[in-house]
Amino acid sequence: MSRWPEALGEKKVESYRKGIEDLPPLPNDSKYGVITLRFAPNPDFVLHLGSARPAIINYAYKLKYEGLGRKAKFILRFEDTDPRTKKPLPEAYDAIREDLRWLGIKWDEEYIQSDRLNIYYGIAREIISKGGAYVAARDSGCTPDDWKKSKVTGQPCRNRDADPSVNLELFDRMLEGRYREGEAILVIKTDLAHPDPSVRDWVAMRIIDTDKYPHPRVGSKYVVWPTYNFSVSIDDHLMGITHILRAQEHSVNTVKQSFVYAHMGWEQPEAIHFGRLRIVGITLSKTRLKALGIRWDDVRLPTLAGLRNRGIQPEAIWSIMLQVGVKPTDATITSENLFAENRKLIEPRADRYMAVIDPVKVVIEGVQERLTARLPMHPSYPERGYREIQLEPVNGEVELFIGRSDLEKLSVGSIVRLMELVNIEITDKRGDSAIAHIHSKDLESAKKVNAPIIQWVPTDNVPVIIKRPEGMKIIEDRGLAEKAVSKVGVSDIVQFMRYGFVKLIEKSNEEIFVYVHN
RNA sequence: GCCCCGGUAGUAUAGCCCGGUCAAGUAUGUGGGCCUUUCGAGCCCAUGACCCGGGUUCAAAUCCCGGCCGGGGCACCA
Repeated sequence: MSRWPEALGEKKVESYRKGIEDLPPLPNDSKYGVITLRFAPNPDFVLHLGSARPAIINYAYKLKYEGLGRKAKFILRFEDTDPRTKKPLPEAYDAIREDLRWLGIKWDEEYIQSDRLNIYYGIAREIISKGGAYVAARDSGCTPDDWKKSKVTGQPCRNRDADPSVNLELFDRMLEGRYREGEAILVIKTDLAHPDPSVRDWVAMRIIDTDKYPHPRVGSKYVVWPTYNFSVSIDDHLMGITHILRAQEHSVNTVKQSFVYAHMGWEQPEAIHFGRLRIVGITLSKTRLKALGIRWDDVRLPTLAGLRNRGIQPEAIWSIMLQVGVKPTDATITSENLFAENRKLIEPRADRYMAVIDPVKVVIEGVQERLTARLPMHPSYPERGYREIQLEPVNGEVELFIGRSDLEKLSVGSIVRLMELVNIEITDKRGDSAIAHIHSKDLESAKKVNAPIIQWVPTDNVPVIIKRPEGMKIIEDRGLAEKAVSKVGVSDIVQFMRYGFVKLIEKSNEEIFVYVHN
């Protein structure tokens, strides 16, 4: 099989049905008519292994409940409310959608927060009217700086208990653009005695100078922007989210958000927090990945785009995520774990070919007749067919190539089997080549003398380059492959025997591959 | 400094809520064997863990307390 179709959601669901069914039930699941879940990325970068976890876990729960005959919904929401310090990347919206499709995730509804500012303004007014929020502004008798100081000591800021109409007016002034950055904020009333100072009266809206920091989607249209906790509280409610599965870094946010729900008389969704996912030796920090300054789909990166290019199958990522589950503890996985899952998927599909790295010549002397090798495309599936390689002796000699590392293990007198061809005995060895003669032909004779079996490449061959990511370096293995490799299509994954799985990325003078794993 | 969460084999996970069936299951890794014309796959065997100390109890991985260790959050990032 040279190509396989894009894995679709249904197929993935089928292969992971068991893992999805085994997910522990969500709290109070019987209380809700439609189990509603969401994935809410910030489009300031593409998805990576860390951000794929909430996407997959939330979607898996949708599938789990649908599988149970319940109604369930999955919502995609872009959280792009900070054009200043987490400026959205215009291309990231589509890139994230593509990442999700690649994972086989389908969303029932999509929202973009930068389209919803008027909704947040409306709710802000309601909360202010109910006395649940107030404005600290340059000219309100309590500047944002005063507010900050008083809150540390647990003291109320002067506006805190002013009449809602006063705060409504101040809020309107914010919207009218009367204040500059840092001059006014809308604050949610919480509990000034709360032991965690960050929970005490927190900022719901602030001014961002969008002339200076235009938003990629809405430009300079708005200057008053909601903070994360404010917009999330509102959206989760309005979108009918019943369960939120997110990383434990958000656990305090659940507490903070509870005050919005209390002020509005809304019921707060159930929140489940899982631990961090770490990969040995690989950073999952968006900031650090961006700082590398390389394309986000580079095969060295743990971005979904990078992994996709690297030849990792989406099902392997699903499998890892379902294995890790929703425990509150941190999970440290290795790339070996991911590769092991991926190997299960690609091993049956990858055709086998012979290639030698750093080729050295072997001259077989005294060959009387044509040598023929008949190689199966996949030893476990003979029905996929065979190919033949014929070697015609010239003046009683046949030349071919083997890998330098194999040659180094041989010395004069060594017997080695050339896979599917003949067994040879080394009669002379120089630095870069060897002379040999045919020792015997069949496999049994090779086994009798414990001859190693190695792959080889005839003089009629194709040059190959394999780019092997190692940490942040890419090592180029150069070599030769049997001619049949030229029939491999771009993005196909094959196995070079005794070397590893490789994915063809480019055909030019050489066939250029990326190393997937062994 | 303050607040929150957690600690089962190398790694990941099950069990912990509702204590006994757990001398702890599974996967991956590792070691060995079989098979195979790959150092891939498959099959078989082996290896290896309840953070520490107290308490409750006839009985604790499971409940309680303390310690230690790890992670996260911390105030106009999401």
